Amino acid sequence: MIRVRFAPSPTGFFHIGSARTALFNWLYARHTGGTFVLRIEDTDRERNSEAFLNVIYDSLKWLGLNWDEGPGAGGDHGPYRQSERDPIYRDYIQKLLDAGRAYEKDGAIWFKLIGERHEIFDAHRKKTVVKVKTAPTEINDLIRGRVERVEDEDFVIVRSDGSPVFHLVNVIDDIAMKITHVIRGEDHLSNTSKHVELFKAFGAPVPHFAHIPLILKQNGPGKMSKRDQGALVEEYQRRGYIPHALVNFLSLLGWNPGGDREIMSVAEIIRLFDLPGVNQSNARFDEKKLAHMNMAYVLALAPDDFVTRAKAFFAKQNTFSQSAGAPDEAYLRDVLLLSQPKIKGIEDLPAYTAYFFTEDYAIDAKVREKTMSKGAPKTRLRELADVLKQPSVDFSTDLAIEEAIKKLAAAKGLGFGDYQAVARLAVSGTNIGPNLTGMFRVMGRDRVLARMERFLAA
RNA sequence: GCCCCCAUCGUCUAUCGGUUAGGACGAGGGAUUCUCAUUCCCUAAAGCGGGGUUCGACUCCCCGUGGGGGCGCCA
Repeated sequence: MIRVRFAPSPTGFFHIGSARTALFNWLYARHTGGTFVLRIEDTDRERNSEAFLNVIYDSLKWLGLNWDEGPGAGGDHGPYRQSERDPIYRDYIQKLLDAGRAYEKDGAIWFKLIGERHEIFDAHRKKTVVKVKTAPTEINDLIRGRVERVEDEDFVIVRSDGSPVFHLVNVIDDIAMKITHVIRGEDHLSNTSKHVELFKAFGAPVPHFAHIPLILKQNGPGKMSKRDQGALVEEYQRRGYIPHALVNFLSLLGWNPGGDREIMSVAEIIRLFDLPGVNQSNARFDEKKLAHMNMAYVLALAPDDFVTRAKAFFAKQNTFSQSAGAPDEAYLRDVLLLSQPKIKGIEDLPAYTAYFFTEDYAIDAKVREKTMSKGAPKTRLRELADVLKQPSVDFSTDLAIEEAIKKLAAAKGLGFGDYQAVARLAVSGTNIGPNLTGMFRVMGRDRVLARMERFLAA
């Protein structure tokens, strides 16, 4: 039975790199029918915060990465917060002490390597250190292959203030929680030799390791960090991204299903995901590609789903708080569905639809200049308003409106386009928007005519 | 400084010794369309360098170079 874990520490915002590590663990668990454990590594009392912890829970849930064991989910290997596992650590530390594999020095407890010892001056760190002659530690990594590294210095496992360090608790918990596969970022690869030595010292089986490549910042050198542009998961949540788009994008950063497929359902990703498909080289984060995927998902959303998400976004943004108040539900729905095929993301919606909800919309000066400079736009608008005024023009379907305009254009020896631009400018103040006829239908005859008359009078 | 990992278009990647080196994002051009988008078509764009191994290397090996990571009483 495969057991994997995601072990974040709540010392900062939840970023893309952590999310991808969580995702790969989750995918592997789901692919193999294994168990996904969430463990909170909150041993750093100074930097931990409950607020950051909630961000982690929130982001994981938003991404749909549900955990089978962990805080809020229960499980037989708890507690799942390291701050609550101290008695367990004490037991394990005592085992090491009893076995002669740990000793006290300067008030701290050190892990003892086996081998011949001698002192040497380390010029780089500018201090004298004790080196231990040891055999190389062998790591069989599912992604890197066989990696050898020499661990040649004893290291601290319990600080002088009594708190155990990361390397120790990480290994103890993996043993106690019966973790079979450790899937984590490559930044841990060099530390893995410490962990392997600890597993051996405890007489525990060494889990399989899979060190996944890192995500590099999109501009400049180095790996992505919390401070980088677009690095935070909550930012995409706030901007109304479709979580599935982020999952899809992240899954393809450092993994490929073979072949050319890119847009995949979660079920399909789970079915195809496996460790041998994970790349060995670091990947650069590309916001543009993510945005493109998000657009594809927005376009594909079922109408009800789209409306629900859009409304939630509007509510969070307080879009209607300053204006005349919340619009009519049915009207809002019509506006949203009219806009869905045209936008690149939910976040574009408020600006894209603003003129639907206020009579106080601005007329874009540049567009006005361009539109009013050719032909006889005011005459055209006058003609159009006079036609739309007639009750015989059915305003309930796009087609009827379109036919009325086309009929007018034909009678004048003109085309639809000769009326479109000026009508759009008058009614929306811009040259960007949904289909004109759909716009008219949704706004309704009275509002459309009123706007046209106001524009003609100005 | 020492140790570890990595190396195909600008970016994400396919290729598991023999291909016109393919796809996607982005870029440029075009078509469709009532604007703007979408969609569709086209174009430009890559095997880091040097040695080997082999009939034949992007692919295997070595050395450089470059990039990344680690070397805390942080995680």
